Amino acid sequence: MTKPRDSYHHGDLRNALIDAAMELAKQGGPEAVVLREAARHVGVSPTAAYRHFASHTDLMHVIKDRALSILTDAMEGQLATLAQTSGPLADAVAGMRAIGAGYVHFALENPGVFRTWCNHTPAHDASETGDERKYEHSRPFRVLTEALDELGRVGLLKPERREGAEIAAWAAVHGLAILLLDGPLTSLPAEQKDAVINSTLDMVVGGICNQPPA
Amino acid sequence: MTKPRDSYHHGDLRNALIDAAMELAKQGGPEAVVLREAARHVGVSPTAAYRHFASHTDLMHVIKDRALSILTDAMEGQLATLAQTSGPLADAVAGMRAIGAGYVHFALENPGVFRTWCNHTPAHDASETGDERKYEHSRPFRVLTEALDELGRVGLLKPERREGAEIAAWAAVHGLAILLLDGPLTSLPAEQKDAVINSTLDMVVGGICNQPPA
DNA sequence: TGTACATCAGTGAACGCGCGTTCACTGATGTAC
DNA sequence: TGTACATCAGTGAACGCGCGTTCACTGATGTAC
Repeated sequence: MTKPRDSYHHGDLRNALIDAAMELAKQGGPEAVVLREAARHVGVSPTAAYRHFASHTDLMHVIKDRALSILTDAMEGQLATLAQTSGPLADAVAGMRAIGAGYVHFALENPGVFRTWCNHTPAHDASETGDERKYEHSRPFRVLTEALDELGRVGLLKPERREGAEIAAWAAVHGLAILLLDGPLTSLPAEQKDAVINSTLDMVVGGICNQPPA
Repeated sequence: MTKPRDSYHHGDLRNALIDAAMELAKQGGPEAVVLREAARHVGVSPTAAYRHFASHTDLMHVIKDRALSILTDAMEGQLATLAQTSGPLADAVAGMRAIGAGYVHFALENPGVFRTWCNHTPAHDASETGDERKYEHSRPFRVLTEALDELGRVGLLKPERREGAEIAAWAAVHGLAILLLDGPLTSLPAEQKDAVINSTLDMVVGGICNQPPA
């Protein structure tokens, strides 16, 4: 941190500030994203940040967007890892489980980023109705939708149970992440965490599909 | 607020401060629980609070405990409302659903209290291992355990699927509450929220029990 | 190619805010004799 | 029953903290001629 600059002008201060702020988010979650601290890390006066961001809120939006894309990358990566075909039914189920497990593991391994993403401050303008639209078009949501579509295609998810499946699945996995991260399950040993993740995914897959997975 | 006191001594300042702080929590969540503000509401100097609480953290603990008991009361109340027998199987399922729905509805109707309860600051001493023990003995957890035991008794929940069932169910319902409260589903109209709650409970019951409920 | 000048991207000091907390204090209460 | 005095429960002013943000500024950059 606080590396001396080569010149008076930084050259890429905006991105440097974003990087510094992301680092803060990684280590301390959204509350740690402090404009003055980011400037300090870059070795620049707090005022300088205002050449590149209208306000702290503005910076925060950028950081949250970035957190979201990191999360999505992780989930897609997790999904890409498998794709070994062991029959279309098993593959579809495995895909669904990989997404869920990827989500929870990401949260556990990157608590700061995860919290930064999902801490939707309830203060965000009441004028922003239609939020769920944006939600449906976000990348992690699409990943989930595709996995569910695949379950439908192979016949494990009947059309009449299709609606609301995204949200039910997301809720389970999201809630579990929070219970494990900030909640009363924080201090569970790792293997027990995995057990809990598995049994939750059993519930999700079993509750969404027509027949149990195996 | 700021009612003038009858005497120099308040008489029950501790409880008055707790009540004021609870009101702040109700209206603004945990961040709104500010010692100075509570004192202001009671009409007392900030210093006076230190006769009754060691610190802000100390007050906060009391408030969180109270939030928990309000939540549990609401859940138990919800559960007591039904209990109309329409066969043991249907009753067991209805009980389970009532608990889940009660939880989510409580969160939606009392966002401040709910957030105050579940905002486990990750800063709570790392020395506090064995948190999950306390968790298992908390009242809402017991309510859930009993509902699952009942599902087992009537034969809807096989013993080998019993373990981890509390956490999976809780995770789903907790995650849903958060998605609806702070997350991207905040601005969903009420009836769509109910639909989402129902389909999530379908998933939970279907995923935990051997056979679909109805 | 060199120079004048507008524009851009920083600096440094300061502001106001509200918080948790502490200090030396004073008014009220209750108990011993 | 009245009084002396310890104790208790408040007051009011102040501290330090770190934040987001603004001010008047200056050094660096780039463009027109």
